Amino acid sequence: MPRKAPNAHPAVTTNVVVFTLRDDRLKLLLVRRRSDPFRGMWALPGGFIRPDEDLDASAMRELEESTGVGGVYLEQLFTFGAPDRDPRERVISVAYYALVPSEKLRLRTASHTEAIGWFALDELPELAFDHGEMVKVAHERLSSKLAYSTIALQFMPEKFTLSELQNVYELILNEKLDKRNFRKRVLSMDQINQTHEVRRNGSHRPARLYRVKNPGEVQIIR
Amino acid sequence: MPRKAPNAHPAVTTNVVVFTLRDDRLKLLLVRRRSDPFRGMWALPGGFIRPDEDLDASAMRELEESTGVGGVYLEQLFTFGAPDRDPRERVISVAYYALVPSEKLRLRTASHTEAIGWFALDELPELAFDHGEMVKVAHERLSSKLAYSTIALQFMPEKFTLSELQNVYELILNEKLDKRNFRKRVLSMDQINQTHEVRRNGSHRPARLYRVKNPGEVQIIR
DNA sequence: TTGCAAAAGTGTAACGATGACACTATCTTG
DNA sequence: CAAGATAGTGTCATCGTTACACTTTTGCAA
Repeated sequence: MPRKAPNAHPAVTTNVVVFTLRDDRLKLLLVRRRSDPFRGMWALPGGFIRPDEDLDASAMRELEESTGVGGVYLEQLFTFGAPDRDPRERVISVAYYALVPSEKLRLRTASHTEAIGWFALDELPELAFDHGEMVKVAHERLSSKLAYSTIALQFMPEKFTLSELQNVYELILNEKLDKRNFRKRVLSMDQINQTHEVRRNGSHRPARLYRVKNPGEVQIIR
Repeated sequence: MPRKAPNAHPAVTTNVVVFTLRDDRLKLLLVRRRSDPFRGMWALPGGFIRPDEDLDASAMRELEESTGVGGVYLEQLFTFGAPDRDPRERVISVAYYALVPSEKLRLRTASHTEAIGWFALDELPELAFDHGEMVKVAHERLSSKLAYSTIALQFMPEKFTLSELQNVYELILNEKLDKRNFRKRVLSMDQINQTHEVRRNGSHRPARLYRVKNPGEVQIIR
């Protein structure tokens, strides 16, 4: 373990708040700490940046190591650097947040180790370090970006119904939206295309499927 | 000078994009580098964080050391960490931006050393490192915050006219605004008070003076 | 003293965006 | 074929935004 020298460089880590939608809940990924400090507590995935690794690359690597998922939306959030946020030594942490479509997950997650889990945002355990603060900032950023960008589309699978998309908005904002107004709004963004397919899903009228026009791109609107 | 060891911690610095308004221009503070790399080039003020110093405190200290001004608006902007952004060693830089009312400056600035200067945003020299990118991001953030916060008030002296305030918006956004609509808008924010004083300023009608209701606070509006 | 220049200050109408609101269509199942 | 369940659709009122022009007050010079 590194010692704390008077003028040593601080350690630098990245942490990632990984959001996904599962079981009709907005959830995020936590890992259980195997060592002190905070041994046994839940924390955000993360770790030291490597010598020749960009910050974004470091966050993406942490994400892939914990979820097995790559190529998803990732954005720098805020850098946390209170001198005592890690009791061992000075650690500066660059926090990111990521949005993962639930379909991408089914494969791995909780497979290579049990010390990992998905938690509903409103039922989080107490988190190690200042990770609770990171989660709060991430959720605020995500909520406010819904209003002026197409970021919600990052959660969608290749084909989806408008009801499913509305559900995504409702879960993140934690409020019900008007169906007609919602449809007007997302269609006027001009970022999704109707397909010719429908989805049959129970004993009722089938729903039209849509597709994202520019997957991977988040447009600023308004 | 520190050597680059394979798994050493990176250096961490803060840099500050210091904005002010002078001579009817949006300007920012640059310092001339005294040593390599980029010796002789202009750069943003900044330096290493100290072992027991919060990130905000470090940025504020850099700001005070370069301008002699304290207690102004300061906000974390973005963290830059490309592996090769400093040719000597790995350096992670947490960028901030600050807004300084021009009146606060008159005292110092360019007094304790000549290697410092105010440059109009649209006439910047080429900057060292990736500081040009930091400036770009800072200006974008500032411009967009004008639309949904009271941040512009941070530039104002204790008493000011509405025309002066409008001028601040116009300089930052780099476009002319409608006088009547502008006044309706800033008055509806309910963040400035009319005083009983006026300012006489040439051979024309004197202007009413206003005062910020909550100096030091930036409100999110809309 | 008067009138000219120069900035301060003021209101209204058109337009577009947003929000509230209810019924019909289509499918499955019993 | 009736009942239940979700998909899908349009209009009107309200509010905020934008465009737009003239009067007021002062200092200065003729």
